[in-house]
Amino acid sequence: MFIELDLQSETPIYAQLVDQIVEGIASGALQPGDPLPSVRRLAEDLGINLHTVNKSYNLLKQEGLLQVHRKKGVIVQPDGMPGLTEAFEEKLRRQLRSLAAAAAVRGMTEEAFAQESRSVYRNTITNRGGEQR
Amino acid sequence: MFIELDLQSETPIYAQLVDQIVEGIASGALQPGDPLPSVRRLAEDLGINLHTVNKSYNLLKQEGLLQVHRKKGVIVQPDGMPGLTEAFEEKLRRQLRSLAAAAAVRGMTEEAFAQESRSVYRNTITNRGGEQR
Amino acid sequence: MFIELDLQSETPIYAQLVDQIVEGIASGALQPGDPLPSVRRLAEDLGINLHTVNKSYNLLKQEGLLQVHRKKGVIVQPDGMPGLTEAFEEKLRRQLRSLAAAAAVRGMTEEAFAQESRSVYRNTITNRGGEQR
Amino acid sequence: MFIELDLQSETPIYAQLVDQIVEGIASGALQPGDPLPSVRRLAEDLGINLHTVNKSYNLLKQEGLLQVHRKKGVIVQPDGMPGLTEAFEEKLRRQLRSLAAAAAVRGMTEEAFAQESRSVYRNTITNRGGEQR
DNA sequence: GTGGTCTAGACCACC
DNA sequence: GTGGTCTAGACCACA
Repeated sequence: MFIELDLQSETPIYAQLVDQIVEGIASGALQPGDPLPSVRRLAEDLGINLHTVNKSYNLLKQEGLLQVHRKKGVIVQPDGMPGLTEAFEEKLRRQLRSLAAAAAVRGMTEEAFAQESRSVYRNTITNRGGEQR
Repeated sequence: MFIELDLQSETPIYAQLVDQIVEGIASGALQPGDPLPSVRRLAEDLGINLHTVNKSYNLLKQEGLLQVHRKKGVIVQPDGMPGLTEAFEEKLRRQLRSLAAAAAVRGMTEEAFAQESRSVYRNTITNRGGEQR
Repeated sequence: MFIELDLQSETPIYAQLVDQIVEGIASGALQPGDPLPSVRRLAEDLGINLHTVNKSYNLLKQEGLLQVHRKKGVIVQPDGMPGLTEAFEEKLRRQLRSLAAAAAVRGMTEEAFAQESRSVYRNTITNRGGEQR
Repeated sequence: MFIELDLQSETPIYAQLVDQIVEGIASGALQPGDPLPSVRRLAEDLGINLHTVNKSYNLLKQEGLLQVHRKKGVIVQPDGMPGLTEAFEEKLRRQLRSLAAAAAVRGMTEEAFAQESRSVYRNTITNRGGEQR
């Protein structure tokens, strides 16, 4: 599991962390039940504050992607992932709408946009376990 | 051209404004050369701060989607929209990656994701002519 | 709106704050749409850290009892309260079970327990607007 | 006597244990004088730490619900349960207040709340004899 | 050692 | 001025 943060980015660090962990789960690099580093450990490894890591973990916990287990520490949700709620789909659509509009204005066709989405999805989910070609 | 702001959204007002204008251009509701309300006017109509509208207009001007003339006021870029720069594509991919991962984790298939993208694009760009005239 | 914290209590400050605000809403002392003090202001008034207040506000926000409004600041949910979800009822039952068992063991009858619940409910919700008799 | 622990609950394990034992006594599954498993034994059965069980037993002993003998081991208080002290009633009221407010805010009526309390009490205390013998 | 809580003090984006 | 974010450093309950 590789985490890269851009401390200069305008997207907050905790959000980047959330994204990367979600991508890790999506790609299969993080399997259900897998333990995550302790907040302190990860914070130190990444050179950021433990509260920042904590915030990310908590967000993912309340989204149902992580569990805080009394004995095992923080682990990837083992009891089945959240599922496609209406709320999530709405949020997804809202964000896609913004991206689609920006792309369309710059001349990207519907076909190209759909293709790009597909390709990004595939790349994200494909390198399960760390294969890389 | 219809603008709706959600004052309790997490996305800043200026960004919502930018999005809505971009969507207006993408959908054709706003045609190249079309005038936009003056900063003052729009701010009053929407009940928001002058600075906020100004910020949105300036961002769109920087991106090449609007022109700001001292005399004609603000108009939609008449001299051709900006193209698909590498920078834009990179930004697009980065955001799509985050969405794709979140969708994948919740069980959305590649096909469904691509289809959703296509459908959102179509809905965004399709409302041509229905809005204003 | 009167808030009293017990800094020595074992229940965390942020939780006490949450409780008191909920009670304020239940009693009608806080009406939908009413503004709450800014995090800094309330923190100073209560002599606690602004992060602690922030945490309470955020919890209440994600429960749907508060809104963070871009212009009005933090306000009591004006668009209708959350409603009785199954999750809430389950949580309620779980906590009642624990209380009921402790009460029963100490000899409190079913009637007394139900009566106590009713009476506490009434006292909580009754002094709407601050009447007090 | 059946004990179920939720290792990813927010309530600490020792507190869950205390609750379950109290409920066992309330329901009659555990009768005055009945023996409880030794600390070591229960810890092993539940797969938790010795200290945790110990803490629970000690709390219950302090509250007067258990007796700990060097020879007989741990037994349910045979010499009469503690009564309804003012301190207990105060604690009960404080917790009920919090629950009542949360319920009221979500639209639960006084009647429904009292009824829920009564019903939970009854269910808790009613399962007499069905558990163990 | 773990997460949870709290404090103090700082910067920033937004309005 | 507001809330949001981040840091640093501390204590505690839990296991």
